Amino acid sequence: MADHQPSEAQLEILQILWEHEPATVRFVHEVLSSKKEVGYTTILKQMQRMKEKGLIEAVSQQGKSHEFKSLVKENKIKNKLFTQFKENVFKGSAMELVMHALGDSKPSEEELEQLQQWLEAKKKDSQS
Amino acid sequence: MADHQPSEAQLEILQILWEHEPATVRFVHEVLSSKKEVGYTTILKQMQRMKEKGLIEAVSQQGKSHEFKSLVKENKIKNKLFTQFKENVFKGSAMELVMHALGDSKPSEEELEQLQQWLEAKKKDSQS
DNA sequence: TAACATTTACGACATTTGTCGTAAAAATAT
DNA sequence: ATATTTTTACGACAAATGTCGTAAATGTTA
Repeated sequence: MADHQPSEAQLEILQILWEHEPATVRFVHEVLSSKKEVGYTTILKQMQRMKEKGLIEAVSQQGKSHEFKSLVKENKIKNKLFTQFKENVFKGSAMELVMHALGDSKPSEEELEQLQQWLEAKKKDSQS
Repeated sequence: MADHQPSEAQLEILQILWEHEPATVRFVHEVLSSKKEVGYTTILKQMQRMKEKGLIEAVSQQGKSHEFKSLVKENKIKNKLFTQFKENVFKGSAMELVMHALGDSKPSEEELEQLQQWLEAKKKDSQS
């Protein structure tokens, strides 16, 4: 199946697709251009490679430029990347990573609440 | 300064150095060999590249094989990698990442406690 | 339909990476 | 002092990446 992974540049493109699907090369290029200088054909090429990898698919209609949509689930990809990162950098310890993450985060009330709730749930869990 | 970053294979080597510094190529190779098949010269080459990048330094002594020690702080590197990962994959949202991480972690009592404490502190913070 | 514009397909190129092989240099053992 | 073993230095290679340029294909417009 999706045995291929997106490179960094490809992930950027995927993120755009996940939000506005399907999208043309032009659209993706425009979005990215607002963040950094990058040629149109660079994006095009990248998207062609993504197609080869099976990350995205072209949904063409006659007389129109190709539109692409992702073939991989945002969650799935992020999970995979997350797991790998956790392994590579934190020797597999999610908690170590979490503590690291919390270090420089500025959580909102809402997020704190969310965390609190998660914690409560976990505590109950471990008691039973 | 340390404008170079370790690749994945290089990070593996760094992790070993961070735990047993200084270490010879042979030592590093032995440690890694227990995890996967990899040639001695592969590690050697990698470590030479790391030296070029300024990630490690050779501390040689006459009549002995080179010993290497890292020139970069574990925390600094991890922070950098973490920040990048956060940007690339979670659009900069540490909390999103945290919630993701918590999703598949099995925290110990101790860790839960640690988290709880962090939370308390934060709550107090946001009240003032 | 002819000219212009946009899209697409390809190829190219420099870097980085992971991986070795080989040979030279150095250290050790006999 | 030699033969043997280890270490080190280099070079090589394929694959992946980020980046474009150019040209061919397709569409659009006057």
